Amino acid sequence: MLQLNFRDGRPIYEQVRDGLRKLIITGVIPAGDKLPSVRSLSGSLAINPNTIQRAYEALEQEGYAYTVAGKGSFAALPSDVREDRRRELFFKLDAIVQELAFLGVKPDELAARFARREEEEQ
Amino acid sequence: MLQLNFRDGRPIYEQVRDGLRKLIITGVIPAGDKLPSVRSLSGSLAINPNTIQRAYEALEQEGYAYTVAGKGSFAALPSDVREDRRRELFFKLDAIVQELAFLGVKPDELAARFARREEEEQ
DNA sequence: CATCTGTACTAGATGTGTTAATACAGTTAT
DNA sequence: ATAACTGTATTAACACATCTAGTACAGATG
Repeated sequence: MLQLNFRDGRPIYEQVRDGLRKLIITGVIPAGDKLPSVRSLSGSLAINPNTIQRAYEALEQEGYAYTVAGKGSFAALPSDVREDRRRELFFKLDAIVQELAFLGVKPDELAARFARREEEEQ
Repeated sequence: MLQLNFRDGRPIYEQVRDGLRKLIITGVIPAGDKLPSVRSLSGSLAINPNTIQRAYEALEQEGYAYTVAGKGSFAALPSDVREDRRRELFFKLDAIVQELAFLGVKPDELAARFARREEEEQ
């Protein structure tokens, strides 16, 4: 379900956070569904429960998950995602597009990239 | 010329690296121009020369700068940038677009964002 | 009641980032 | 040639984030 890379300097809790976020936005974990429990996920990934908890806290702060004490954590709806997250994404997007432009990538290529994405979603 | 943020957990050498890269891709530092020397930049930013050196090494590895021993470091041409960097950018771009799609952002909005960029460049 | 859930706290090991001081080799200008 | 600049390399030390480990508590569930 999730893949970790211990060599690559990125913190484990970030890898878990990003991995779960990706599972949510791709629909692998549908909105409202239960996320794996802290203990079960830490067991299957062979890491400390505290690290998972930290990833869940981050996801909750972003709005991608919500928690019910005693029941578990669940995937949230797109409308629950914090506005900060959208702004952050647009900010990063602009920086990337700007750099790609410097590298000679034409707007047509980018447009084609999104067109392809539209097809895949159908 | 460059702004550092000591609170925000990002390493200083990454901030210097990203800041210089941005100055290069925006044309503030034209291709071929000399970058500030390790010692002068470390002086004006009030940080250790080793930290600057680390940032320069990273930029050189990306292809955004090249070094002539005894002379200094210089901004490279877009064509010198490593292919790895392009792939990395496209990879990040796809992830961001995918997440924005999940958040309900229509392809039209993205297209409009690039159209705006085209206008600014003229 | 037993077992699951998330949460909180302390303590310690490890690695990264950063500073500091020093040194060496090549370039440039006087 | 001499002085002053350039990048590069090395070592030591410190601060801090990450991660692990162990333990504990409260709410939900069967």
